[in-house]
Amino acid sequence: MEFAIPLVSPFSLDHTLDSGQVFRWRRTGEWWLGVVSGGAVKARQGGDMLRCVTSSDRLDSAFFTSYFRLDEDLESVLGSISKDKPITEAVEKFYGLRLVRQDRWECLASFILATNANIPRIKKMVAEISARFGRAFEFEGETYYAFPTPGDLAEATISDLRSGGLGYRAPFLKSAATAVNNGQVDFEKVASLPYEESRKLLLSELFGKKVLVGVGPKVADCALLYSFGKDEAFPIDVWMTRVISDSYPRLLSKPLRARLRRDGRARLSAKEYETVSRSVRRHFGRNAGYAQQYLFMAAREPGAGF
DNA sequence: TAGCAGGAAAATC
DNA sequence: GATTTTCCTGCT
Repeated sequence: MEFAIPLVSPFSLDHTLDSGQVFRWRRTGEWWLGVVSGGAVKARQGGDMLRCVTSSDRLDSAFFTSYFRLDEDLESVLGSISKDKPITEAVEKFYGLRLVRQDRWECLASFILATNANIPRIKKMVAEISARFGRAFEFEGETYYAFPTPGDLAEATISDLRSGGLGYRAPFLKSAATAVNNGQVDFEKVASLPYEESRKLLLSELFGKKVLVGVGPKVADCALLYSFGKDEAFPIDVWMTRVISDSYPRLLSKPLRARLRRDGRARLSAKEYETVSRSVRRHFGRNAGYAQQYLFMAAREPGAGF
């Protein structure tokens, strides 16, 4: 179907789809082409309208209003995080960038694959498992593949997944798919809890044994921010570690600050991650996740100095 | 070409 | 309990 959504609150389709949150969108000329919720969509922004052509009546205006969170007041969110110069500059530069409300399983699975990989590589892995294990469908004469369901991947063998270029991530993905498929992981329950507890649940810290192998602090924060609506989640990868070290050294303990200065590629231990996370969330407040996304964009800008 | 980039788990101190 | 090593592949 074809429709246009009037944009009443600031929005930048380019910044939003280019910010490393989503892995199934690509730019083709003036259009962005995406596979979302088992269907395909072509989208382009013109002035204050978002034009869409989709493969299914299910992917309608209401769907994308929710997907891009267009009914939320971005200006007030950005006002709430603009506490200092670095974030204010990032917000000006990437104005209109929004957090996307993704499918929970696709998001969790994608970020399990994202460990030790950059964005092009993550996109490649996600495309590969979709083509191999996802449902095929046609749109405008081309074949597309839905993201595989937990059931699809629970049935796949680890060696099939490995040969899709996933490497050591293959068993993690299969075990997560199995756990979700079995109902061992209750997404509704995760969504209903406040941030701190929802995180503990994903990390299996509320029970004895680890359910989601391959899901550590960073992956959990990505899933919570991008698909569970936990806007205070603040995923910290190596890029964010560099931004914090560079622009927010006072949020770090003295020894950690010194270590990060010595080694620009140092990684945080689990304990340090928790400490830094608390510190940045206290600084940016309930919309810290938006701050993270804007600072991530700024860090990845050519010329950011990293 | 060898070396680098990049989170979580396992191994080891 | 904290630090180090291993797990992979694409890119340069």
